[in-house]
Amino acid sequence: MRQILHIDLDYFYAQLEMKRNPKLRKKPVVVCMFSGRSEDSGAVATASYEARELGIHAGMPIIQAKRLGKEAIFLPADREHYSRVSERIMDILQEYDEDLEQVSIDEAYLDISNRNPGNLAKEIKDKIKQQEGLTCSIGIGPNKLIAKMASGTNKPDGLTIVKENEIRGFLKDLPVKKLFSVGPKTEKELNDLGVKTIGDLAKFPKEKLVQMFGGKRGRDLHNYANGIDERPVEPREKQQLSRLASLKEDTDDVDKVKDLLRSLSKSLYERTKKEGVTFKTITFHAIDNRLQMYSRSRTIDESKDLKAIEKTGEKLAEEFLKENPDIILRRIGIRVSNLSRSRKQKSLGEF
DNA sequence: CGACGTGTAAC
DNA sequence: CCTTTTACACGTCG
Repeated sequence: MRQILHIDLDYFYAQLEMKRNPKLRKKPVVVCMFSGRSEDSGAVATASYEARELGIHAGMPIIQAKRLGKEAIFLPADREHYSRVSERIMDILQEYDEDLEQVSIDEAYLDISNRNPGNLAKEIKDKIKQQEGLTCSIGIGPNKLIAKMASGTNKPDGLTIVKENEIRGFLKDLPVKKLFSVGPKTEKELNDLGVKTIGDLAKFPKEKLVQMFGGKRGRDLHNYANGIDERPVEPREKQQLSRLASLKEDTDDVDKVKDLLRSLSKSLYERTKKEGVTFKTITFHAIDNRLQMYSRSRTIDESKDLKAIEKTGEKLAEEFLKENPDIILRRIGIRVSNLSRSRKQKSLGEF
């Protein structure tokens, strides 16, 4: 029987800001991604629990958050700092399972089969507290799905263990939206079928789900609702790297688009160097003033050069704007994919 | 089958 | 009013 541990750093960005400035402790702290197009444009990245009590949540427009809580403290996200701390924490976790699966900057899975889950989880929490002064929430279960959902049930600073025979009861009465992989669209589709809880979904005919959502998705929904998840814990290879930003103002001017695209390309190139990857596919991304998304991509001979990103990106942008003269752009992005580890990457030690 | 474009989801 | 970054499924086309 597998034992999987999921760890989630609590309100990560806001907690780090409180650690950097202890005067912020116990205050409503809102870490923001300012887009730069106007004073308060942008979205909330993370809200402290005190800010959440004011109704402020991640993903919310900053302007709206300010209406809810004038008194809250709004800080710009310092992602470089957060990344550095995250790396140190992932290093700690790797000592417990070298095949750690990092899911995001503040989340990871460990396969802890054949160990004492409770003791191990407490040890990990203590170590992160002691070395970084941070709290986290941990969930443990027979698979990744249950571990992940368990870590979310008791926050912050939680520890939740769900045993095999408890899975059904754990899931049964939760709204479908709470099931991992069910977002707003799927929730709506399921609700329209009268499927409100995960228990309802578990009983729903599998063939109908497959018919509605497609083979893989239909099966996943059925299995997840029944607490079944065979996905292994495995280190993730980066599949793609990208940079996205808002234009200062909406535009269809090729030159304005190209200017921003150049700076995004440069930043993306630096990232490919740091990761030590080569790429074959370059994608230009566009989001128009009605928030409709588009992409144009091209596959080239394997490359690691800035020029390849810049030139291909510009061509794709030009073509896109020429084909769509009526579209007004709001945000653009550049992405590389089809990645390979480049031969001679500087080892971390040389850095 | 690979390349390309879109949609959904998670953080 | 609406950020950033990543993953992956699926349909289509040649």
